[in-house]
Amino acid sequence: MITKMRAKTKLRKKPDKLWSLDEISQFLSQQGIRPSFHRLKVFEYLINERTHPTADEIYEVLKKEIPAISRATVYNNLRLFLEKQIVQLLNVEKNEARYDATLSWHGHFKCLGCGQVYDVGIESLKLSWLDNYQVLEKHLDLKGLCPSCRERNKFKEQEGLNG
Amino acid sequence: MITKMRAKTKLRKKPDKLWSLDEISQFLSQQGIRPSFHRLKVFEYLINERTHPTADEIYEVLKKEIPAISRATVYNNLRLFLEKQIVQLLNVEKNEARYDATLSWHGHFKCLGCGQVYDVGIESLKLSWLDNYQVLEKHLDLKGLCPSCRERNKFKEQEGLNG
DNA sequence: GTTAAATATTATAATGATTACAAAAATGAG
DNA sequence: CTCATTTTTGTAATCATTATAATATTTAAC
Repeated sequence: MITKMRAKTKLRKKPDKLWSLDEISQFLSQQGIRPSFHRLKVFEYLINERTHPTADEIYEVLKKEIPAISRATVYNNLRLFLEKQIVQLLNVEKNEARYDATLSWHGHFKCLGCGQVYDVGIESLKLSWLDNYQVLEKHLDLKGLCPSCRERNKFKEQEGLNG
Repeated sequence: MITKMRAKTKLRKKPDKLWSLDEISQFLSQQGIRPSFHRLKVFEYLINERTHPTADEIYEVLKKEIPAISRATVYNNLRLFLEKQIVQLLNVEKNEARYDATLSWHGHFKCLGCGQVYDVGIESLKLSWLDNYQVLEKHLDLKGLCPSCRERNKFKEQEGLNG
């Protein structure tokens, strides 16, 4: 039963194959970005983990492997990736900039219980008027509770229904 | 021709009737919020102007009429309105919290030229999976150029197409 | 491979929006 | 009116991010 649900709900899907540093290096070069080591590692984290991390999460993780890395380096490189438009910035939550290396059109769901950000597929979206407007960015951001956090909070949820 | 286009594109629609302070006072009381004077004025600005202002924009405007008002008061009351869920917070842009007293489901378009935020009607939205997720907030945020800023930038736009 | 020029990284200071705090003012109940 | 509660004020503190200047690394030319 649970297994079935899990199969239906595609959470945090990791890519089928992880990118090697060589592939990332090639990719960055193609985009006119010099593939320095720290830069490669920041992009590697984004593209292979796909957890929509904050700058600080990336910093904390990379610091374990590269103790000399500086927080500013992470910020600098994320800013560069945004300028070169190979990653997008998520403002799901105020004061919590997150980064996503997947650029195809999809939405995001942030669980207010566990803090995770999930990708959401968008089948269709129809807006009532936008003629003559030039749309350069689209963001669909949802917030709420994921199934497991919802389960954990069931009591409160039922309380809410009554009171 | 232009008139026709304007008629079709409903920008920044002001409400048909403006709310009086009395009506706002009643409304806040209904919501369990004591209608202090500064509080009324902050809500009045949100509900009658509907420009999705930042806290600072509200502060700057109200200061003209109420020189003694404090920036903290504006922030305090906006926070209260959010807690009581009579306004929503917009994170269209990082480090630019905006407030909206319209709670019905609609999107937002921020013009990167003039900075204005327009309401966007949503006719339909279909997500590919969200069973068992409890959605508490939905935000659709667009960015780009509004028709007049687009016109002003036409040269650059055409340059972009060629280069 | 050396050297010079350009770029990247580092550590730290600065910024800016927002929040916290404590004192003063305003409001409401009795 | 008087006391208790709430609101407002002004300022200090916070926190994520950016700016800065010095150092290190990389690249290209020779």
